[in-house]
Amino acid sequence: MKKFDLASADARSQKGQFAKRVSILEAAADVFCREGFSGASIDEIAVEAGVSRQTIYNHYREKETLFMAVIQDIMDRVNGVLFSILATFPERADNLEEDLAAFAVRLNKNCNCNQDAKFIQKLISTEGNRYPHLFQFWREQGPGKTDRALAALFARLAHVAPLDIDDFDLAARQFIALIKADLQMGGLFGETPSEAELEISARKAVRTFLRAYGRPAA
Amino acid sequence: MKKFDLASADARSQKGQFAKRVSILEAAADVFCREGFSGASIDEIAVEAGVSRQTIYNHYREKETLFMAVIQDIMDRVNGVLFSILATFPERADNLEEDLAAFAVRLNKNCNCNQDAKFIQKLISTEGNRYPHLFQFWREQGPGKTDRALAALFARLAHVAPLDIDDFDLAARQFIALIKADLQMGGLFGETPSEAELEISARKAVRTFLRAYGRPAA
DNA sequence: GACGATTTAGACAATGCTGTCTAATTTTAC
DNA sequence: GTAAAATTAGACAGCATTGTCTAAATCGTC
Repeated sequence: MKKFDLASADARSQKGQFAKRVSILEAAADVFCREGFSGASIDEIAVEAGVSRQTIYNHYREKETLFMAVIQDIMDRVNGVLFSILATFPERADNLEEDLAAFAVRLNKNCNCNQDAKFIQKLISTEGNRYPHLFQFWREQGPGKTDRALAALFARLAHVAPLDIDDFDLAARQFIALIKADLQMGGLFGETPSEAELEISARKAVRTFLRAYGRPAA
Repeated sequence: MKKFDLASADARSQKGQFAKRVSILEAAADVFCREGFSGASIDEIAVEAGVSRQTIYNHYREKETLFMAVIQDIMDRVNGVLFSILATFPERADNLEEDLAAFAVRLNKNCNCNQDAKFIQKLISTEGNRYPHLFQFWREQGPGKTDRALAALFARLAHVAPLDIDDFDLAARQFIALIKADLQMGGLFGETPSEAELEISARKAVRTFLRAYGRPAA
């Protein structure tokens, strides 16, 4: 309801075909995510985008083309955000626990509670088998890259901080697993945790992580 | 292809309507999981079950009834297995690391790599929004109960083992998160890890868990 | 071997969706 | 203001699906 009003307002108020492409992509993401590929109807997307059905067929030749465009679009955005977050990984050891917890909050907020991230996760899990190459692409660009990049960051951090890590890849995977521990269940559907919950959860995760990998040294 | 042969062989060889009900439920789970609710066609299910379409309509009045029956059926099985696994949680401290790792392997194998478990997870994520009460039910009976039960088991274990746990619920959630750390990605679609991979992964998880929560004592 | 219940194959109407087409209308650019 | 490009509403064929119905075939049981 609300989404529809906003989207159609967008399409009508803004000018040019670019605005319509955006509006269509947003509406399509919404409907595909809600109904799955086969459940989503072009008409529904058209209404939600505030656009005529023919316009959709003009921009994206067929349903499958539109679907691919949606995935590509969301994936690009998610990846952009992801790497901007990774760039904020702590480099000093002064406030290790606090810095790591803040980093964990950023990661969770932007890569798990994010609308885009939830979309991509659901779409991958729903339609991943139908489009193996798409799935493969996401896998390499998303979790694959994150884990490796995070491992490298931990390796760098270990030079200046009292960390006793022998397998950095493992530590990175476990770090991610720990900070997602509390959000796993709620994340499967709509629930979005509050800022406070995110912080508490991150702090607990980091505390456990440091108990496992931190050296008592100073 | 293979599934079809097996299922129809079942339906034809075995006797009575009970066998057909089972055959239909299995085929329906398969197709619903592969295609989603709207993508799945009754005809496809009928063929895969080796049964006529009318028979399905005789047993389950309509598509939605069948869908509910599938969920209910799988959920019952998964829950049964789950609690039988929980009953094997270690009670002694002799071989803590090995026992916990073996327990983790059992849990992962039966509750994550399991066909049923994968089905239920995908179906919940795909159709959870369409059937909120179903989703709620799964949430309470599944992860909700597991976490609490596991917390109680850790509490009991802490009496006899050198464990320094102050929040048992948290420890339980983190234990589960850690033992799933390596399987997260592959689990989203078809990949099933080998026995050896499961063991290595579990061992690493338990090792980290004990580094965080184990006392050097004993 | 026969009777009652179940199952089957197939036809069937109703519905909804995709993707195309057209003719009218609006927007954009100059 | 005008001409070209984009958008719209609507009709349309083709197709798949759901759920019903019927008459024949098969099965379980006595």
